[in-house]
Amino acid sequence: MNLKELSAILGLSQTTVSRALNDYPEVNEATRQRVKAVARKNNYRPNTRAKGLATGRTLTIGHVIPVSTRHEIVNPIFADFIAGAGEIYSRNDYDMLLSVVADVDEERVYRELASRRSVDGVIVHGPRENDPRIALLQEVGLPFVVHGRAGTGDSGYSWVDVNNRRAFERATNFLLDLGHRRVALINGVETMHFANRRRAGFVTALENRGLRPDPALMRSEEMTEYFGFRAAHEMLSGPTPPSAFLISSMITAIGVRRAIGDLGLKLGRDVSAIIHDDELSYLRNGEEVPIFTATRSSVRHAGQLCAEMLLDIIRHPGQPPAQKLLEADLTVGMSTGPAATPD
Amino acid sequence: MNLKELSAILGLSQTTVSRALNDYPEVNEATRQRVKAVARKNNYRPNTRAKGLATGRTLTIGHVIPVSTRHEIVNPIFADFIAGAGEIYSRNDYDMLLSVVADVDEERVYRELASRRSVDGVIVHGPRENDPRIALLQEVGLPFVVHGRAGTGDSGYSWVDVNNRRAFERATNFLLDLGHRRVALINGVETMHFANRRRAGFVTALENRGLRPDPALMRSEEMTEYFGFRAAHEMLSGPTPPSAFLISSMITAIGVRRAIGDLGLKLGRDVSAIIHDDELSYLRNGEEVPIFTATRSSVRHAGQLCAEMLLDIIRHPGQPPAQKLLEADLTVGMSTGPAATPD
DNA sequence: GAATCAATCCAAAGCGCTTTGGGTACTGAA
DNA sequence: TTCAGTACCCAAAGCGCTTTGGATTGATTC
Repeated sequence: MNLKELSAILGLSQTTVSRALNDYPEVNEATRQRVKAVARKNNYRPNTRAKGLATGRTLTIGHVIPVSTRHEIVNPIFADFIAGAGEIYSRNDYDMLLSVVADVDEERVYRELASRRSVDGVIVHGPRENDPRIALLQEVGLPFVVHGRAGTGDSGYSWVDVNNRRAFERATNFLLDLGHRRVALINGVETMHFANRRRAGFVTALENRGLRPDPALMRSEEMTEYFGFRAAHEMLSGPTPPSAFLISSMITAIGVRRAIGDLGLKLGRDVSAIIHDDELSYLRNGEEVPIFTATRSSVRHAGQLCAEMLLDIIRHPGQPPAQKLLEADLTVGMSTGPAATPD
Repeated sequence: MNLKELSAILGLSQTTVSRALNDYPEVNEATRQRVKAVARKNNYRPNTRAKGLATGRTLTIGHVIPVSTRHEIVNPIFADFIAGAGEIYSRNDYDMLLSVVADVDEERVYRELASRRSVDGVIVHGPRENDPRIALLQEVGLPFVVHGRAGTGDSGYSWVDVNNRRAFERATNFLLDLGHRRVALINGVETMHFANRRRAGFVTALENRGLRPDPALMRSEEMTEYFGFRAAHEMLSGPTPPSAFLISSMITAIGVRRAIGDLGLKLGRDVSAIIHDDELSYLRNGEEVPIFTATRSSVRHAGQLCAEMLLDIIRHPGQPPAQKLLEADLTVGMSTGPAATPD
């Protein structure tokens, strides 16, 4: 069922039918109702591609999901982010085009999205330090919003980010206030800008108390469960183990907890831990009382904000870039307690 | 840069340029090379929508991701499945269109995908018992592959599934062989067909040994960490606790392990557990030695298989439906041991 | 030398929609 | 009665591509 057939049924021109369906004023209200009724009855829906060709807009947003080539890992926060963004898209009759791409191919894919005109805009995931994708997108003139920041020229493009630096500074201070002096940082890969900022917050807090960050207590890798396990196990088995951990993700923290348990220690008593909690839907941080003390910021909500911002940019071009910095809550759970041997 | 401009530059007709780029035989090899070189230099790429309109194919596959309305949960296996499928798509120059949709709206979305002709085919996720989507897709004539099965008329459509029944029967037998008699099942929602089959395998194994499944030891809910924690905590605190668990997912198992730890018990010694491991990239089941004894089947691989099957169906229509039943490995890890008090 | 054929290329139609630039009929005012 | 104005509708162009149905050329065959 296409427009031609539908207008034949109605005995009207394609023009009128199209205008009736798209709520243009130059069509009689009675005929509009009739058109809509018949369209519904015949289950008519305009062909996406034809509409896109004619209007120049695709009503589609692109997401490029990088998959680490070295470790073949899909970022676990991605599902919830997508869920948040997808909600906004369907509410606004937009579609989402997903490209799962080896991180080395990313640039090519962005270029293709632009030159093939298959999307009206894109969300940039996982920005790295000085991420080249930003200049690239500006060059090709494709509207975009970055989930996170790249660390330079951040006022020149639109983004939604968590105040990672402050969150980790506060979390570190919280541990220091409990008397912990040997605090370990189990961080994400620090070519990612967010991980960089988290470390900066951690280091700042230590230095403000006159403590020197110990390189042996700082690890940075892809945030898997096993990384958390291995890092914590090694540190805790070392000569001067940490009494507290600052951990960049819930998944990694699960590995840390496993290591603590395997060594016969108890989380929250023998060892403290604060995590960053993205509020993943399938990995809630407990129910009544949080399992982990955490800096908390919903990645799903971030997805919604990114999508809304991008749609706004697409609908009102020529505006200055928008930015949104979210503050993370610091919620106290059962994974922290006073240091065993205060100075 | 579009075809018209490109052919103007080349001094050729659009026909010839189009044919040169699409490797049609009726164009001189020398001109083909020249066309391709100039196209590359000018960064030309055909407009997706125009191409789709002209050919009638979209080179796009739809995925409809249901989000549970009641619990707002995104299935955690989805990211890895998508990664597997996406790999195949990009290798074949296909795009992936994602709709994140409240489960109650699913039918509408499938209908729209079909009538708006925005995809060449779809993957059906999370089939429920007698899932109505299958009849719907057959009715509207949209090619599809189901990840899983619906439990009836399974020979009438294409699917890729794990032999869940056998996997859970084998896992149960493994526990029974170790002397366990009170085995608990912590399952996914049993309106999902896969969960149903897993329970069937579990029950069959028990009954073959003359044991009666105890309803108090069978739980079925959305597979979150907290569900695992709560279920295990309650069962283990009860009057006749289980000595072993059969757990439908890694995430839930993490909750079970937390409950076991909180109760001062040790996994693999005091309590045994076998999980089903989807080999999620960010939640590997250990490295050298598996953390959990597990029935194992890569969901990422399933994603690849579904995508390949669907592309094949699209390219060779009229074939009988294809099916692929994957057998899960049973790998022994550190979470199982003999029952403490054999009969 | 004429006819046949393969190799190359092209003009134009068509995919299904939106939108431009009128047309027609009816109204009320002059 | 005429004219401008409005409300409503339509034919046709155009979005950027593929594909049909030739046209042209040069080589080959008889």
